[in-house]
Amino acid sequence: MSSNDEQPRASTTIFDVARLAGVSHQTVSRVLNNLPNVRAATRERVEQAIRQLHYVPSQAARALVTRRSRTIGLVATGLPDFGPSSIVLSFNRSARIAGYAVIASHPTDIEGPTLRSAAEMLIRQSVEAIVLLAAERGVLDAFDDWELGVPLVAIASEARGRSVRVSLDQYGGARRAVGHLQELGHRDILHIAGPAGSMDAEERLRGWRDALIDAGMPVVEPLRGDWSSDSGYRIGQQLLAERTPEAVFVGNDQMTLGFLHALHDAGLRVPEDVSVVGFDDVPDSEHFSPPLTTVRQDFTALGQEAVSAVLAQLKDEESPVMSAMRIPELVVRASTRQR
Amino acid sequence: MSSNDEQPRASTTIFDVARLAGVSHQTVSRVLNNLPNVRAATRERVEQAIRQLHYVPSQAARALVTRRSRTIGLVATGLPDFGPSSIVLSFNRSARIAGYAVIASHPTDIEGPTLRSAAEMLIRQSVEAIVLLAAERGVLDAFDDWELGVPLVAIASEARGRSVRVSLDQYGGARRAVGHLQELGHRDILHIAGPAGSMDAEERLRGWRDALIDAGMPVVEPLRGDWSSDSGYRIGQQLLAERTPEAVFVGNDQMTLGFLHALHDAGLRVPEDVSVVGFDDVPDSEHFSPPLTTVRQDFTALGQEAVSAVLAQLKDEESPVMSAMRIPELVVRASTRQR
DNA sequence: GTGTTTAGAACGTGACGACTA
DNA sequence: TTAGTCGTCACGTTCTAAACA
Repeated sequence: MSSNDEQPRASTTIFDVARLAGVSHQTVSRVLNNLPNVRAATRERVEQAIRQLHYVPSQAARALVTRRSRTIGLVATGLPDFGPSSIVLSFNRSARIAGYAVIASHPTDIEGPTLRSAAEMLIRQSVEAIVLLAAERGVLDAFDDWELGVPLVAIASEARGRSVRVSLDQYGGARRAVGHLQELGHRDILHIAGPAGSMDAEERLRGWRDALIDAGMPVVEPLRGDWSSDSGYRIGQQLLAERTPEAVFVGNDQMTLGFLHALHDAGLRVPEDVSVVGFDDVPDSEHFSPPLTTVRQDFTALGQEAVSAVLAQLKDEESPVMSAMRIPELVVRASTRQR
Repeated sequence: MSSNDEQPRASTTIFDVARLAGVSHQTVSRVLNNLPNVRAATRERVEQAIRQLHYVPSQAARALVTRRSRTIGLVATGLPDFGPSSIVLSFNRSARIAGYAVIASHPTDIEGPTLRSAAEMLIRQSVEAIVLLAAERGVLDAFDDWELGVPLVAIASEARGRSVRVSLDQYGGARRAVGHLQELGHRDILHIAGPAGSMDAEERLRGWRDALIDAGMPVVEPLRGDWSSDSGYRIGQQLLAERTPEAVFVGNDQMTLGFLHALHDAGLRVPEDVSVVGFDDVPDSEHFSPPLTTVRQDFTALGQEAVSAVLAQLKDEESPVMSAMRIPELVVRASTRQR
């Protein structure tokens, strides 16, 4: 009755540990939090008792008194696509290393009320900060005139609203992609862009356009997809029914896959007839037919930077609103060729 | 000084609301929890005060007294691949609908200590249950002799350990894929399987093998990949250097992409020379060349079932250890053809 | 004095029994 | 009686100040 009394139901408290170690609960607390002024022998006795009882401090009680939940909220859209999923993964791991747990909320649409309700749920869970991973510019606007009570960090490609922002250099990446096509001698470079509301899409489009303008090349209206391989296919069908471009810079790898499919259907060879560059470098792009020349985004670094931004906000209110953006790297494979 | 005193820093408590509404804090509590025995007029006054003060109940205090954190822990590996990401997404949404927040932990490897440390972090956050999304059978074993103190639900394709299990019928899906090839008249059906430790891989392999045996076809040793398109490509190169099979059932769509790449390199046409079936139906598989015949997994339903299993466990200890498994559907596209 | 330890007071909620009309 | 309220206590921790070697 005394030694077999393992009671996983009724959680053991700091007082149980204290009693077993023969000290006060306060001393146990000092040991738990690695505070000084505890004799080595005492510390050892307490730690022994903790192990013996399988004691786990109550996060709830701790959060109540310290007003710190050790939790960060993440509102993320775009899953289960590779990019957003990778960012969420990296964010989670980085947060964990920093001692924070992540509560994620994945709204089903990007309407204002839906987003707010997602954020409110996180606030109710008393997260210490909220991170917004949402590609559409309207998303940031929805949070613009709303006092959350906690720091807000946005993973976004455009500077909008008041929140701290973290991002990769979509514009620079696009310029690298188009620059590569220009170096190969292409002068007729089309762009299949992502949806109009997407900040990433707009930045990549801007990079494409500026690259053409700087080189004195004519700029035509870009085509618009929705990131899906399906839209890339449909746009390809329509485009190729009219004419065959020299080269195409596609807004992401998924649309590129569909576009390659359309090229194949039309009997056109890549890169002999058309050069194609994608964006993202998803793992599969190496085995598209042909293997895709594309732009690699460092999603892992982005997730880490988002956590860093949160920690900076949590430490002191005044922190840089934006860190230097990484420029994605060009990965040259077999879908582009000298003209 | 009286009406402008918005203080988002020092959170407003239930007592502030009570004072403003002219009632006791206990009445506010009843309103918050939708308990009866509150006069309509009183309820309205309280709700008015709540809105006016932007009051949000402290989850920490609530969790402390009720011993319920309204939080579920999720240990998930396999991200950022499409399948796991989809399951995590669906799980999160279903949990939210049920009133639970999800804290996810994504361990960097599947070693026992790493997994335990991930689960311990969730326990420290006082989650009410833990869900394990891990494809390798060793993962379940790591939790087998460990009393967590909270219910454990595994999303896994094999019945292992004591935990409640939820899954899709990998075996049945594989039989459908192979059955399709058999109906087309193929008798030489190879299998490129996933890694040996993967429960999904083993179940699909078992389905392939049984389908061959039941039809009286010879069974040869399956080839082994690691789910990546790269491994599909390498295995394809090696295989095709030796011989050209009639038909191949590949363990997942990513490996299939690489395998198609190898077939293309070898100058073989699909489906004219070789019929190919994949598994998963990732969104891109519709635009592989050729569009892929594959098996569609309902990850959304799986995520929902996992949440249901958790809720059942939380309600009463005795609940069915396993629900009926859904059999994935065959999606016929252009990579298979009558012999 | 100085390093160690202790007792008591918060933190913000929900459960319970007692009080009121 | 009974529907509607209210006051007190407990939850498990950290913080503060005081007491001890």
